[in-house]
Amino acid sequence: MKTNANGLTNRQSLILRTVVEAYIDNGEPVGSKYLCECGRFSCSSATIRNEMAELEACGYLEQPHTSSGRVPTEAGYRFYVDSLLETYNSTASDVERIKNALKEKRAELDQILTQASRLASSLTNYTGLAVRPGQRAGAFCRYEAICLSPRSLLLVMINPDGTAKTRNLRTDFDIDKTDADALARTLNSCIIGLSASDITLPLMMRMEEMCAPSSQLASMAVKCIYETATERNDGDVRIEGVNRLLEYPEYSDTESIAGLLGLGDSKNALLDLVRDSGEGELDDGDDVKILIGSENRLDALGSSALVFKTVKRGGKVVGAVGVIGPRRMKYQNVISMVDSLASGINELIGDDMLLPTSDTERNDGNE
Amino acid sequence: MKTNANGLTNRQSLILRTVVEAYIDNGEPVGSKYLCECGRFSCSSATIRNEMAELEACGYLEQPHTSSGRVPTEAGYRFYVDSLLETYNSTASDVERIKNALKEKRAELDQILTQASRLASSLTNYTGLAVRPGQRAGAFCRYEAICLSPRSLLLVMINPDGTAKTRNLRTDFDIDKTDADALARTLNSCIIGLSASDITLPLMMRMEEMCAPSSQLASMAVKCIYETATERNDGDVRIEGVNRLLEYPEYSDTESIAGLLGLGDSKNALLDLVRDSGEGELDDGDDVKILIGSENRLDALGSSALVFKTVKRGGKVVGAVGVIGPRRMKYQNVISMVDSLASGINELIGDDMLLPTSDTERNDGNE
DNA sequence: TTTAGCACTCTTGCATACCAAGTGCTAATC
DNA sequence: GATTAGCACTTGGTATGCAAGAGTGCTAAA
Repeated sequence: MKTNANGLTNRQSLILRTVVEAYIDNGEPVGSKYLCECGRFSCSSATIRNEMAELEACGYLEQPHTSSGRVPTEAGYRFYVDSLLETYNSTASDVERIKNALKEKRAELDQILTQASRLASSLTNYTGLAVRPGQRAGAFCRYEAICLSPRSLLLVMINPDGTAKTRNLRTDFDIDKTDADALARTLNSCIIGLSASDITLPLMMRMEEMCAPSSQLASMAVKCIYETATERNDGDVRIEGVNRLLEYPEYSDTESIAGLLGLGDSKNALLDLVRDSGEGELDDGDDVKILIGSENRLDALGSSALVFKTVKRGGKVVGAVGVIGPRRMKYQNVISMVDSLASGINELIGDDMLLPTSDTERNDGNE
Repeated sequence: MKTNANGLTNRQSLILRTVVEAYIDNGEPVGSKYLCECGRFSCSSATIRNEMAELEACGYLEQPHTSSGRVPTEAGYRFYVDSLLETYNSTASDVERIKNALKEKRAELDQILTQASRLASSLTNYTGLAVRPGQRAGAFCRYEAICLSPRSLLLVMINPDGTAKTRNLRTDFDIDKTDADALARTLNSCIIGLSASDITLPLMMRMEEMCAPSSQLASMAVKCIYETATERNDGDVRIEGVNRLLEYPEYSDTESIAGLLGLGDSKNALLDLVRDSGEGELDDGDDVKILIGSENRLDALGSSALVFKTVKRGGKVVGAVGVIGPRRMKYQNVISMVDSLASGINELIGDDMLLPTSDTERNDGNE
């Protein structure tokens, strides 16, 4: 028996593939009879039974109970997916189509990710996932202050990527445009690039001095900036279309659903997951990542598969989009869809929203 | 038999209340024997059976099947809730506690609502709901333009309530602070208070002229403003903690869950629901609203109850928070919690985030 | 008007039997 | 040596029958 590089004969590989695909399609354990009659093999069911017993010994297949058909194990899916990865390619037309769908709602990254998550879900009929890792506190690169009324002021905090956050400051005393401008100048000259712990009392005092006569404004603004920066630090996870999974029998019990719904609460674990798998690979992380069953550390996803790809801006990972579904997922479609989606987002945010200032220094090594 | 205003004898009312409360607690049909032994009645089970038959005839109770205990009908819950509403009162300490919980994440209304939804869910162990109706397109009251780099510009669009949206404009040509200032001046003088259909070609031309030499900027900005304004128009619905409902047997089938999860998609229906019930009541809408089962028009909520209260800012409805749960909901707790929560939000956004301009004229009649 | 008692209905749980699907194994065949 | 046909075996799912339990409605008596 001549075996291939992976230790299986050609026929065994073909049987495994066929089992995986049949199970993906029908969701029911596939037996030797079915395989024998599907036309791909020119041997009897007995032979196939022998081969399947072999595949089970290798850990690629298993039976839910004695005397039912076989079902792929995690390793079985992994084998299937790995052999698939070499051949998939997302067509340019897909990318174009997805990009157009995204473009209608072109806006901030937050909204793009939400859209992407929805899109991923509706295109695949599984659950869509979008992740934005937290940003470092105090990462704003510029501030502006706009005087709205004698006693309120809009603070604009601009991120290096060109997006911005705004917050409303209300004062007990009257202020005017001069005060606002002074505040902006002070902030821009004093606390750019500083984290909260870098802000010392002497610095605060100097800033208040620069903002005089409305010196109180400076401390209010700094507090506000600190709050905003740390609050952003959480990162963000969008999960859309969990209800689509209810169609699949593997999610017919409430527990699995509860797990998925609770996923939003375990933000950090998901963020870690994306981050880790992005860095740990040998390649530079530009591929679609696939985690099947217990390959991820999240209990809630123990019986699911996760297909995702990171989104980059200027060479830095700024998020990820993907799909959560049953382990018997239509990997072929999903992989190319996720790839296209990530590419579409990359084009969108890369082309249209990146500030030239950081664009020119694409590979700054400040990590 | 002397009946009360509602057509029931005192004993019947008491039986109904007891049935509702017992069913809320246990989730199982309650029979005459249970009632007889609970200590509230000094008559035999046979008498209670007669009374319950009467209550069933009135439409307040029903039996899942012959020979099981009784279960409240929608009308039964309604009776219970209405008799409850006269007596509930949210304690000041509740409001304080909730306000503190919200304050940690004080930010924009969007975030407050998300937080409120989570809070509602965790405090009641049901599903939390927060709704923000859409804002009129073109409702921005002021614009600012900040030049970020020679070829990109941050457009700040300020709402009447003091919140702001920002968008990044990327140009093909170089711009500087002068251009940005000119753009802001132009926008502020030309399109404040205009809807998209009010913007005519002559107006556009005049604006481009005012922005010269970078006249192209004006049309880019207007398009961007239009997109942003209409996109906000959607309103927003946050549903948090659906997984908590999985604990309750009435949501053990996947269909009911699917309905709830799909609720996010039928945004508009929910928004209408909140709007309509806010206006249609006799009182001025300051009460907690309760919709039980088919009292709302959403199929997905047909077997659920919805308890919510609108959130106002300057006399105008800007959102609503509430709770979705099984019809046998702990109304007493939920009602006072929702009331406290809405009050807490009202205080937060009323006190801290309203622009003085509209704050001073709190009761301006522009609705 | 209330109560005691009884017959009736319906659900639930349990044990049994049975069928269909699919396997593993052995012996015969290419 | 690889393949095949045939048969015994295992298992889940479904239908059936039976007994227990819970609760009601009704009637007759207090």
